[in-house]
Amino acid sequence: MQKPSLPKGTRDFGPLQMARRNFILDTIKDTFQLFGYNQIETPAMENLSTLTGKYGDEGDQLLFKILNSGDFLKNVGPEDLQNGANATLSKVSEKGLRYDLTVPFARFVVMNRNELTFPFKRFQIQPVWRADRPQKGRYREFYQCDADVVGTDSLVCEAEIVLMIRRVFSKLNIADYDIKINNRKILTGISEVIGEAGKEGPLCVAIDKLDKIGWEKVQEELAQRDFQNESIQKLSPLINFTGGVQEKLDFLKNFLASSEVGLQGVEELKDTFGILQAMGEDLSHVELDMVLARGLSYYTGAIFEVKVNHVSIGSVSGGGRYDNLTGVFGMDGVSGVGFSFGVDRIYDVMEELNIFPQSTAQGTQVLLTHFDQKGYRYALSILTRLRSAGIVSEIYPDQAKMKKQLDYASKNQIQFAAICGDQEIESQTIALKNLETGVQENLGVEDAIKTVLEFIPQKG
RNA sequence: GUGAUUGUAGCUCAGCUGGUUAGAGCGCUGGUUUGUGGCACCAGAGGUCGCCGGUUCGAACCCGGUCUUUCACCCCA
Repeated sequence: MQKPSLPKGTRDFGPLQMARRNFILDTIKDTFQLFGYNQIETPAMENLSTLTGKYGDEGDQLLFKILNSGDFLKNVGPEDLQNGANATLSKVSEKGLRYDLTVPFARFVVMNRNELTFPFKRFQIQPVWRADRPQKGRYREFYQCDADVVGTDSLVCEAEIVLMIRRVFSKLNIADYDIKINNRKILTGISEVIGEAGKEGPLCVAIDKLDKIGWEKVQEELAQRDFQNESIQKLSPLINFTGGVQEKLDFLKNFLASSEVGLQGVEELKDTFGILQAMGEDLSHVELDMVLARGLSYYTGAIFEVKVNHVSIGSVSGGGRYDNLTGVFGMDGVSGVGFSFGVDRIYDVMEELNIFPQSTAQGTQVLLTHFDQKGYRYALSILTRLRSAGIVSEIYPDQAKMKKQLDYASKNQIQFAAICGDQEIESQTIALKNLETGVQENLGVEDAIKTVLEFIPQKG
């Protein structure tokens, strides 16, 4: 006999966890639907050629590859093995597990371009897999909840992303969080005005760490990446600037005055905020983070990231606009914007904050219990009537002592026990016992149903 | 991929510088109570000390490897 175990970085979800996860998942799904997104699903596995090269070298490393079926070594010769893992890989594996939902979505759009009506709004809630080392808030299998719009560059989409995030967090009762927003064009502009045009990539990587390692270290890293000291110093007014959204916009207008792209980014942000105002919305929780970069290189416009404050979990949601997502699959000119909720991280955040609602579990309301075979038969006849009345009910399936049956009810947080014995059969009643209060009364089945149904709304 | 860290009963953890039959709390099973849960009391079951190897008269404890856990880096939700 072997001890069973799970692959590294994967987890089981028990009933309580699932109730809580569904609470989060349902909230997100409900929100996506309210904003007009349609659900799709794609396969867990994709052709490796669809996945590789989309996430950079690092990303390729983190892809789970699936060994070919049958004799996966049949195409491999000794010379392949000598050429190393990479040379051999393509001969033993042609499929992989999806790494995110965005690339499969791009593939989906390209393959279905003739069927889809653009702009196309889709959401997708499915697990993804990454072969990196698990740590806090990081798993090898986790869910993403993506919503994307493709085929429009309207900034309404950006504004609505803010609204969806706020709706979800409000429903989940998460109050202290920031929606950090920036624009890739602003970052490009910054690289231009400090005299390091074209080096926005390294700039982003370094500047993104500002929160974590501080301005001093960022300067060191920039210097290492061949940024002129003079250029680095030009960043400091930006780093040191403090103010609200409006002040920051004004500052950027000034700071980026010589960069056409940069100013365009500022305009886009301004317009996005303008749309929110036109919808009668405010900018609560919105923070313009002028140095927010995010890793993914395909973002070209707005960038989002959501951080819950005072918890040890990293960002719980992120996204942005990409001008040419489908280009790699041969379909140019499709602009899109999307974002994703990380359910597993939101779960961790809510657990850390201890803000899950008490009764997320909507379990059995009535357990039918019985003393003997006769009572059991009687209970069976009542079970159907309870269920017809819409009451979640079950019968204790075995002959067992009443103690054990009631214990089962208590442990499963079942509100009522309906006890069936000789006396009850005699009087055609059941002994309905409220297990929370201990109050018990003999009622006809119809009266018992009424009592239970009256009780349910109170529970909420 | 780099550097640390963890593993003892179902769960949370004790277990001294290596030395008899490895302990506790909670949980579980049964009983006190053969028509009534929670509370109390009593009794009981349950461990190849992650796995493999080494050192030793002797290893839960020391050493090596491996897997796992957690954490940081890289990167990311």
